[in-house]
Amino acid sequence: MAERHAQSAKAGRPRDPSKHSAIMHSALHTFLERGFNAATIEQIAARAGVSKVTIYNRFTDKETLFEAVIKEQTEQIAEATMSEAALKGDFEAQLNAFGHGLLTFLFASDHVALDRMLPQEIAHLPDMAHRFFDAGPGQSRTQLAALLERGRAIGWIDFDNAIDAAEDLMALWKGFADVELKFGVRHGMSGADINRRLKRGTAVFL
Amino acid sequence: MAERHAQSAKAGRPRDPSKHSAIMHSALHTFLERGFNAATIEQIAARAGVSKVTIYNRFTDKETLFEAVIKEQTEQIAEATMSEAALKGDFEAQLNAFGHGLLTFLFASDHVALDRMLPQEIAHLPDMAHRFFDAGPGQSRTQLAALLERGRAIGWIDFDNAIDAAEDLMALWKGFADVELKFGVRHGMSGADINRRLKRGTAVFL
DNA sequence: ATCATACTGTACGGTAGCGTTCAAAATAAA
DNA sequence: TTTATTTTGAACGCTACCGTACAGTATGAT
Repeated sequence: MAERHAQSAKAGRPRDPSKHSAIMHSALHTFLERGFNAATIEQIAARAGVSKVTIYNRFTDKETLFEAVIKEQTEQIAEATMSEAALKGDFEAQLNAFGHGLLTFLFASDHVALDRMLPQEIAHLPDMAHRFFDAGPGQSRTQLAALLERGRAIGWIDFDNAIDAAEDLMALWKGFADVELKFGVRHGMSGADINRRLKRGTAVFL
Repeated sequence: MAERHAQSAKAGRPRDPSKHSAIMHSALHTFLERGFNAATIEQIAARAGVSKVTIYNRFTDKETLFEAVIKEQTEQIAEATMSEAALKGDFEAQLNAFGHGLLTFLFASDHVALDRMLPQEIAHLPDMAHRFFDAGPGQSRTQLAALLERGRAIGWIDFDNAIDAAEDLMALWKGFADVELKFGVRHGMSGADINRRLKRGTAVFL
């Protein structure tokens, strides 16, 4: 048997790794803009600066590509909410930090588009829907509930059920803004807008 | 000039009015289930018990049909929220009645499906999006704000801004349930569930 | 009875888009 | 340099579906 490198380097021209990310990025935004059906493989290929055949080389299917894109987003959401763990200062500061991170993420135009497109397109894929919910809204809820629980331990607040409390607070933070963004009645939230919503939400909650 | 009835009765076989509603109903549910692109005219025709040609006789286009369906829904939403005006009893009872009507409507499976499909499909039709928002969420907000204003006049509650207060209360009432329904993590809300959400929301709000 | 229109079923043309094939060029390892 | 593999562009078959045409039948007004 011939000696081989650890990462079995096959002979022949190697794949260009940059094309993978180009395809994923292009596919994500094309799907976000047009939805699954209206988005065409040729559009995605053109936007990625790649040949259509290259896409079919790496993904068996349009649907497989779509699922890969969603899976990637699911993982990135999980990471994004994780990063809120960097919490310092007193409890109110922690709460505000968490809320600020959450709203900034939720109100970003990419996420708004995702939230507009995804539910419709994966209605027939219950597994993906569950996984996405768990990684996204579900995880946020769990994390916020844990944070609030710590607040209760200190005596800052009181409530019956941490999960319910987390839902209430998230709902207050979001308010109507998510609906307005989803329907395009509003086109973005400034930093000031976010801070206003945060303050109001927290105040009403306490 | 020949005498004529008030409603100019044209000669020839008259249109069967029942077919119009059959088409609209079938189209609504097919669009809700499949989305605009995946829904086919033949499916809609079959479901309505009607020939494909009959549909093209009355609607120039697939898109025209879609817009007619959405327009009808927009009008029905406006009416539905109006009917909450039948308010009796003390203020808390009125608030609960309003909230109950609202949540029952929002959590109905048809409305959940509409809220899943519509934002994606009309993202490129800003006019329709605005009209739908105004007739739906916007109108609910306005009505609830008016109701809360009356509550303030009585001295039941106090707040700076009635619109903001209405948003807060609606957000608390909905909580996470709308998200769960939209992603199919939950499949319906019982009357008891609705009452629980209502009580909690109102309590936290006060 | 006649006429005008509605409705149906089938068939059709046209188009868009998926996924494949093929030959040629590019790229790196052996 | 040879060899294995990727990438590309163009062409292709295939299917699905839109919207139309047509011929025949149903239905009601005159």
